[in-house]
Amino acid sequence: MAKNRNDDFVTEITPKSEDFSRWYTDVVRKAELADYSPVKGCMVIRPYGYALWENARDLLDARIKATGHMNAYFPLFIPESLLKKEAEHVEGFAPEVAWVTHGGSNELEERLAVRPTSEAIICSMYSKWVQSWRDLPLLINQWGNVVRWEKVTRFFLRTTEFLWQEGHTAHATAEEAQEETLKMLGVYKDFLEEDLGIPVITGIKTEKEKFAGADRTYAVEALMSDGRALQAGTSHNLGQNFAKAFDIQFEDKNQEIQYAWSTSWGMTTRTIGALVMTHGDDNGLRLPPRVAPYHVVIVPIKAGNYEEEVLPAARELEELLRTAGLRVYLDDREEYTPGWKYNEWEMRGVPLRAEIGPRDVKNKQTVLVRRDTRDKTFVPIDHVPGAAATLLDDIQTSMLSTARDFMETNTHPVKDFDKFREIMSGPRGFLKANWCGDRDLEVEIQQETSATIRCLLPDEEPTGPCFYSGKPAKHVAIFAKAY
RNA sequence: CGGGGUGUAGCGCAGCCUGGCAGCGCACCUGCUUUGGGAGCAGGGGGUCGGAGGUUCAAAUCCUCUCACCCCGACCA
Repeated sequence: MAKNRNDDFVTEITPKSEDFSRWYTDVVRKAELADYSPVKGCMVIRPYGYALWENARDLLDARIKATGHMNAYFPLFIPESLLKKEAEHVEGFAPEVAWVTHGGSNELEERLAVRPTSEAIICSMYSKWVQSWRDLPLLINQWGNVVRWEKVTRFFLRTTEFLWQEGHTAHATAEEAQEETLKMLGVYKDFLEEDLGIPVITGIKTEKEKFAGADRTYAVEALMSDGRALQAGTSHNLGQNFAKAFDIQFEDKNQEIQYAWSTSWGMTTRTIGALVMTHGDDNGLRLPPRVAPYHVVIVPIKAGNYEEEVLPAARELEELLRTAGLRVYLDDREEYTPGWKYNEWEMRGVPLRAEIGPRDVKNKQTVLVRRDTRDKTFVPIDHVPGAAATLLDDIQTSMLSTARDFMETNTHPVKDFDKFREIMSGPRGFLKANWCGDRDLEVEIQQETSATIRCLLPDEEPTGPCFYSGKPAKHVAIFAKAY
């Protein structure tokens, strides 16, 4: 009977297997992460979704600061002349830039771009701030919003305006810039895996896929549960391209004038989408404890001496958990039954639920239920903070390992194109193959299978010929259909 | 930007073909009984049918234009 009722509930969210896109949209809306807005292509991030973003943001911010960076804030608007200084850069972004042409009713002498990214305005400032080798490295990060006029949008994954952080650094040597680029790639990997429970592959982008204006682009690529890849963060070594375009010069220790070497790296609200698609199931969200808006939701059972005993005990439990440093929500709404609340909070992904009713009050215990496995444990009240912390740690690590198992079983070594096509038209996933490096063939494969090279693995040597051309392979590549 | 689809109550939809009282489920409000896996009964409120124009005695329904959103491509984080 209970099972049937639960099945009824599930019909509110389209099952993942039936229609993944719809499942995703249903979860985002039902869990109140975001809603459509009156502005085309722009979404409203609702409080629950924003709390999730804030937690993720704070954890990443701490990692960025721990590696020596400071936050700053640069303007939203970029004069057209500045944006045009780096040729490849402007060409890459031109199709999706929003322009401000009027101030009030007066037409502006020079159009202002609403930043699609801030290299231009930040580098123009760096040229003022950098004079000497002593001014380097310059390690600055910015949290903000950017606008890219996208034709097709989807909650979190692609919206016209999105939130992100963008780091911009300048260095005295190519080696330092490269070290920085890889260091931040590592920061992203650690953040995604340890804090969000999203396992990733790191690698370098091909010429075709790299950032407009970069020498080299590195990326962290995650595998969503529908077998499509999602780029969850990028780190660019910009070489001296922007330094030359924006005149960032300094006098080195040998009294010679040099152009600086710069990097930029970014991570966006898109990671929230990755979180949903990596961990969610047919009952809704599953949130890793480190970023969950609530670690524990307490559901008091209205029965027996509810007002006199159960509710006060629930409040004490709330206080106990809060004092232990956990994010707690006591759901004492009287208009919903316990069963309704169980389903509601499971749908919203709260990692741990504490049930407390007359029986528990009598036995001085509570029932802790995990969202990920639905396992129940009876825990004496005094032991609850410790037990909850242990369970939350376990949920965090087991979510990562479940996701990692999925990624590994869906990473397919491929030796020939027939196999490649077969997997791409079936379960998809990451396809790992020897690659000759020919850009035209990369386009050809994309046209035929819609798979692109997500990244090349710099640490792996190809052990045979290119799977597609049969020519000698230069790289090991990861192919996938990307978001 | 190309192909396909959908706009009717907060959400999900029926009604449209064949023009004639704007409906259903959930949600919401009031009351009572309930509450350990989405409670029951009774009563109630909420709509310029995406928008504009046209045909008609009469338009959610037919015609024209338009806007928005969704899905699949191409492009991107």
